[in-house]
Amino acid sequence: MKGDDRRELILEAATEVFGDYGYVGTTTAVVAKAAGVSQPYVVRIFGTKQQLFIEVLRRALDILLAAFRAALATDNGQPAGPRIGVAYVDLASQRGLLLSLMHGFVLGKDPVIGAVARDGFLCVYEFLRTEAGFDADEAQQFLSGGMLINTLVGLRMTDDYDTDPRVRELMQAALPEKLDIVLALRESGL
Amino acid sequence: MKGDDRRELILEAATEVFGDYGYVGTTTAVVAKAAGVSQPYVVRIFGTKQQLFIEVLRRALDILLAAFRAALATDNGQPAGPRIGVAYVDLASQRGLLLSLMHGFVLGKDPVIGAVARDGFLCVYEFLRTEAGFDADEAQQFLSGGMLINTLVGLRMTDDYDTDPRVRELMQAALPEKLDIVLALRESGL
DNA sequence: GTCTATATGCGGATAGAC
DNA sequence: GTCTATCCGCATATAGAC
Repeated sequence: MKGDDRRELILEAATEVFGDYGYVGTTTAVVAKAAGVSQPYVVRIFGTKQQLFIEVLRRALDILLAAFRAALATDNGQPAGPRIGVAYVDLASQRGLLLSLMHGFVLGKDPVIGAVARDGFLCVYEFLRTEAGFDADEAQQFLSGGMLINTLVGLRMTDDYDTDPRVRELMQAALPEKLDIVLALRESGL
Repeated sequence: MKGDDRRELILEAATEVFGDYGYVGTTTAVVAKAAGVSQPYVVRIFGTKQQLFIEVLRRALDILLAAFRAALATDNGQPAGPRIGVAYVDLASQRGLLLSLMHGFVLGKDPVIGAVARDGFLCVYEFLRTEAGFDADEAQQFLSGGMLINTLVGLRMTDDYDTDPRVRELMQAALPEKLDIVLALRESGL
């Protein structure tokens, strides 16, 4: 297999693992096993675990913004806000993607990772304000809802959807009209 | 010094350190140094690092709910929503408290920590719905705003408040009328 | 391009003294 | 109640073969 293909394969595997265990909690050995390669090879390609995580964050952001731009371009009858909102919830089907970002967001203290995470977050904000045409308050509300969704995904709240009425109520309020997608996650092994 | 005093001292120190470096990224040695005791002593008192983190989470939640109840009881002219909201932002002055919770929220995958974190989050939701009298949608909006604030704190966005106009705009939208408090954090060493 | 073998450092936990 | 000394396992990274 060519280098670039392996690289992308490892990035996908790493996104899942980092999402599950966080930056520090993830070992390059587990990433390697998930990608079907040897541990030293992961290090060989990305240099360090830190660099691998940074590339995971950058890739996640690229995918996120690409999905937003696609949703923005697809003009059905809906206004821009709901269209992008639905696109965001759709991304929850790649759990690791949102969770890896979230793990980055709580590491602002780290000089290297923190800088990347801040930059990524602000890129999204800038997209909302300029490309999507949100005003400051709309952007804030959109991001707020997004952070709640991320938190609920991080908490694995979907596990308790059936058994806990509070969970059901909260998720119905937090996920306007896209609940089914998130619930589908449970089926596919969460 | 008596055992219980030392215990609380260590919990305070641990709250700060866990907030900065997360659960896995925190070492008992750093907690010990921050509390001014020896590393084995920390383990001795709490049994394991995991148990220590769980007690940090529980304590953080207790403080959070106590602050909310106090704000609810203090009847100035304001309605309940803004009163509790201000109480929440006030808690940001204890950065580690909100951040430790946030680090717990992204570890839902962990069988032990995840269960504690879910339970804690739902306790807050239940408080909002029953004691504070929020309806489902109000509770969702309150929690959304809270998660955005936590994320901005985790990202250390306050560092860029002066230099980046996007940060200023976003924080002004996210922090209705309590911006000054959060900014005061920067002074005190963030 | 990909592996095996391994050096090295660090962190949680234990033993046991005072 | 609190410490010092230390064991043991694990994770990143390197060396080097194929």
